[in-house]
Amino acid sequence: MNQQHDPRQNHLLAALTDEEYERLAPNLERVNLTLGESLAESGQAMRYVYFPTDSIVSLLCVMEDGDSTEIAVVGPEGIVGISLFMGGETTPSRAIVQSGGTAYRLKGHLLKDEFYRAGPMQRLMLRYTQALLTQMAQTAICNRHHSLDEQLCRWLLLSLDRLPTNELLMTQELIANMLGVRREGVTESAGKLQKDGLIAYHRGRITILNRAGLEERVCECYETVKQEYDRLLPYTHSGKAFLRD
Amino acid sequence: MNQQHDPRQNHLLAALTDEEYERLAPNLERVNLTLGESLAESGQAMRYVYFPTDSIVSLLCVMEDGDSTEIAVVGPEGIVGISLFMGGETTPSRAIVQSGGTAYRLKGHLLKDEFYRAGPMQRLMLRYTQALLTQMAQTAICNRHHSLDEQLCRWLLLSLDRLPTNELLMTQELIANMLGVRREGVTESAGKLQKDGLIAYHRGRITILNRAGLEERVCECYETVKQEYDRLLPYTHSGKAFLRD
DNA sequence: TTGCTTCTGTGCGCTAGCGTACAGAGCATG
DNA sequence: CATGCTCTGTACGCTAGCGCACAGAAGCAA
Repeated sequence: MNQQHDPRQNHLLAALTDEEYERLAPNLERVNLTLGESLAESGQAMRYVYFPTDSIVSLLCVMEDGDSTEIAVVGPEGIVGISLFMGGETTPSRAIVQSGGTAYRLKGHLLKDEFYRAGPMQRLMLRYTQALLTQMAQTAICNRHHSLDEQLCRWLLLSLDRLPTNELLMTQELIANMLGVRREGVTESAGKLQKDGLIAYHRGRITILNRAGLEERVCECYETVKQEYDRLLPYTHSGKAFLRD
Repeated sequence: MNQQHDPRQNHLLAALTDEEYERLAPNLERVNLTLGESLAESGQAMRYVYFPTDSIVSLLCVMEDGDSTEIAVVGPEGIVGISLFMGGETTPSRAIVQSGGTAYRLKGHLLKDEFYRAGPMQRLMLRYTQALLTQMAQTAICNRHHSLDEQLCRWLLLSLDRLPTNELLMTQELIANMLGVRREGVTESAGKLQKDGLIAYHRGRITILNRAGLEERVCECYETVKQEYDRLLPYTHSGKAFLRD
C-alpha cells in the first residue's frame, strides 16, 4: 500500500542495483515539495540532491535583471543537483518546484561517495546528465527558431510526461516565466489551444483534453528530447508506463 | 622549439597528472583540422575524441529543415566528444571546425578506459562537462533575451578567447549559421561594430581592433560563462595567458 | 581581359512578440 | 456583502528580425 510513497517511483533510484540502493535507502529522506519552493539558488552550494517521485522541478537560468528562462525540467525520471557529482558544487542556475508533490532527498556527500565508487550508478548518472544536456541544447535551438505556440505545446507535453495526471497547477504568468516570454503571449497561445479543445484551463489549473492534438502542433524539439531520454535511459521508462505498474 | 606542436597546449591534457598523460601520449595523433570539416554528425557514433590546440570547434544543434544553431564552442581549453565517456556514444549535435588548426585525437575506447579508472582525469573531464553545460544554458537564455548586436559580441569574444591571434577567418554567412540568424542581420550588426572601429573585416577575415570595446557592448552571458570556466578549470587558464607561456 | 563565384551592402514589406494599459471575472477574507 | 487580490482577456503602437530581391565589390580562373 505504500506504493504511493516508494522512493523507487523515481526512475533513477529504481534503476540502481539492489546493492547500491540498499546503501542509499537508509539515508533517503522523504520531503514534500511545494509549488514555487526553491531547491537551489544560483551560485550557492547544494546540501542535498533530490529525487522527485511525483513532483516536477524546473531548472532556470536567471539574469541580472531578474528575467529567467527554463533550461530543463526534471521529474520522476531524474535527479536535481547533478553539479554535486559533476564537481562544481554550485550551478549558475536555479531549481524551482514547478509541480508540488513528493521527492526523496539525500545528503550531497553521500551521493558523491556512491558516485565515486565508479560502479553502475555512476554510469547511470552520467547517462542521465547526457540526456539533460540534450534537453538544454534543444531548448536553446527552440528558443531561437520556433514560435511561442509550438514552444507552449512542447512545455505542456514535457510536463505531462512527468506527471501522473492530466492536470497542471500552473498560472499563465508562471508559464511565461518558464518560457521567458510575456504573460500576454501565453494567454494568446493558450487561448488558441483552448478554443480548439486541446486543453481547458481556469485560474491556475490546466487540464489536457487531447494529448494527440498537442503532439500535432508541437515542434520537433519535443520528440528529439524524448527519444534521447528513451535511448539513454531505456529501463527507466521515461513515459508514464512506469508509474502505472 | 616544438612548443608549436605540443599536445599539452590543450589545457585539459596539460592538467592531467604526468602518469595519466604518459599513458595517453603514445596514442595521441596529431591532425590538421580545416575550416568546415565535420568531426561528428548527429546520431553517429564517434570513433575519436579531439583535443584542439590552436583550432576551434563549434557544437551545433541541427533541425530537420537544416537550420542550425551553435550551442557551444570548444577550443584549446576543451575536448570534443564528451558523449563518449558520458555514455551515450552518440550525440544529437554536430561538431564543425570553426577555425582551422591543429588538434590531437585519441581513439574513443582509450579515452573511456582512462576515464573509468576514476582518477583525477575523470574529475577533470566532469568539471569540463559542467562548464560546457553552463555555456549551453547561457546560450539558451541569450537566444531568448538578447539582441543580435549583443550576441555577435559574445560570439566574437568567445572565439577570441580560444584563438592565439586577433584574426578570425569566418564569413558573415557562417557566423549567421552559428547564431541561427539571417546573414543580413549579421552584416548589419557587424557593420555597426566596424563603423565604430571595434573590428575590421573583409571577405571572410575579421580583425578585432578593440577588445575592450566589445566587452562594453556584450551581454552578461559572456562574463557568466567565462567566470564559470575559470572557476571550474582554474589551472587550465581559460584565457590566452596559457598560450603565451 | 573577360567571365564566374563569393562575399558584403542595402532596401522594403511583413510578422511575431514586446511593452503598456486597462477591464472583467473568480475567489478569499473580513 | 463589500473589498481586495489574483488570474485572464484584449487592444494598440512599436521594434527586431525575417524573407526576399538585387547590386556592387573583391577575388579567382582562363
